[in-house]
Amino acid sequence: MSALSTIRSRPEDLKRAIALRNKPYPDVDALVTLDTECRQLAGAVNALRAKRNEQAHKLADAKKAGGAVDAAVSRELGELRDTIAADEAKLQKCESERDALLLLFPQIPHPTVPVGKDGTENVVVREVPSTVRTIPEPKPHFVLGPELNILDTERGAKVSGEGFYFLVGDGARLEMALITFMRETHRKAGYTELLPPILISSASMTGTGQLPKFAEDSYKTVLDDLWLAPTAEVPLTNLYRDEVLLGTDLPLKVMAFTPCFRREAGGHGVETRGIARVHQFNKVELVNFVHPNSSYDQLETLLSEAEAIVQALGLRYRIFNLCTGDLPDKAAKCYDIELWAPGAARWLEVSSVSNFEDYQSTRAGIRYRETQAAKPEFVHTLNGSGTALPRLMVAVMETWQTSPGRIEVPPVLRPYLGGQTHLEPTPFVGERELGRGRRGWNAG
RNA sequence: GCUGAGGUAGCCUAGCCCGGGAAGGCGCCAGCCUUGAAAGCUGGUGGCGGCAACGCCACGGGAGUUCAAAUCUCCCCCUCAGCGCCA
Repeated sequence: MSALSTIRSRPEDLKRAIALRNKPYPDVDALVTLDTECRQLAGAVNALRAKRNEQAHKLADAKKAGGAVDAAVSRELGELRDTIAADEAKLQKCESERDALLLLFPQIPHPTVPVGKDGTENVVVREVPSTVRTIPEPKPHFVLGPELNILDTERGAKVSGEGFYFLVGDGARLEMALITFMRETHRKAGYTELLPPILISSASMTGTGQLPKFAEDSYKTVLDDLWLAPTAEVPLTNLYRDEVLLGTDLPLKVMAFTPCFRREAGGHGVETRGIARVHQFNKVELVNFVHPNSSYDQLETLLSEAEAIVQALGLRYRIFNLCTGDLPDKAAKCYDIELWAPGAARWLEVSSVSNFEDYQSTRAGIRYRETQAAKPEFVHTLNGSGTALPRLMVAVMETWQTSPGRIEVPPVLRPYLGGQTHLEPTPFVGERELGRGRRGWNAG
């Protein structure tokens, strides 16, 4: 949603933005017409209510002076009430239609966003090579992981279904090390760490733009109006929903490590092999509440904060400036960071760094006041993955195969793994493994 | 889950029993005063519409009664306390 005032004052800008996005959206003129209608209705209702109030006050004054209530006036006011009620119903219908329509409109892309029809026209900002000497033919994680028994997708599918997995032994420890490494890095960059709720109300899901459009992408609980957070962006951004922040609070930087849940309906095939696309994953998320004047400077800072992670791990990566045709509705500008997975020979999106401007703050009512006497203004919200774990794990496992069948621990992570230099295999457990020529270390 | 007490502007509070233009304080802003500041005094400090004067809306949300609802009735949400259950 762009703010209603933008649509009123600059409908042409919105039209142009929509055209650039190369996707179908509701008609801007229809919205403007609807809005005009609402305002006319509001004016009419307003006048009627003024008349009613004036009469009712006279009646109240008369009664206070000791007189009786005039039956004729009373009846007249009763009729007026019914007229007003009918008009109010029309107004309410008009406004709810307008507001529902408004929620469907995308944010206006920033001038520095390249124009393009779809993802193929995203612009590479930079590509950075790996600093790791990987063996000639590294195995993909979905081969190496099960071989070392640090990743178990079969039992994940048994327990929860397709798209769920277990990390085992040093696999789990590597992920926890990455998480702690990222949390510490971001903390040093000035982030306040939060452990947020991950069951989310519909109001909060609407506030960040997950609803109404992406309801089918999220999991919802059966007995309560609660959704499983698809990203920590939702609780983090809603932290200050319906609040007025102080000008001196900004920029406000918060982060959280949480599991994320996505239905990923319809996403099957080669790309889902392994853990590159799953229903539940962990992520460290960064959210910034920023003064509108500095949100684009802050976007670059945020990008560098996410980039610092992949850089420290020596991974090959590239950064895209998403073109208008690929830009998410809620974003005015968005960078994607992709990691190279040498085993699977694929690029994997591991972080999305966006400036939403006031898209979320208008929906969620997050404002700030420059001074106590000033009017509250909407903040700009930014977020960035810092970063998503499964794809980071994939890139680390595949890149750090410095000897055949072995995974080295990146030096920056060793403090979090007791100084360990390589991941150790986990013993196999159970009779099912015997048939595959595998057996646990304790067997026989 | 049960019982009770609550939810009023950025914050704190009065009004509710007994229906009739939401009072006051704090904080903040401006003006006056002052060499400057503080204190003091005056005014302003929720949203929408309007150039304006002004009008309307807003007392957790929704419905109802009534000429008229912060106030009465019903439903729902949330907070706190006690009890119950529970990792």
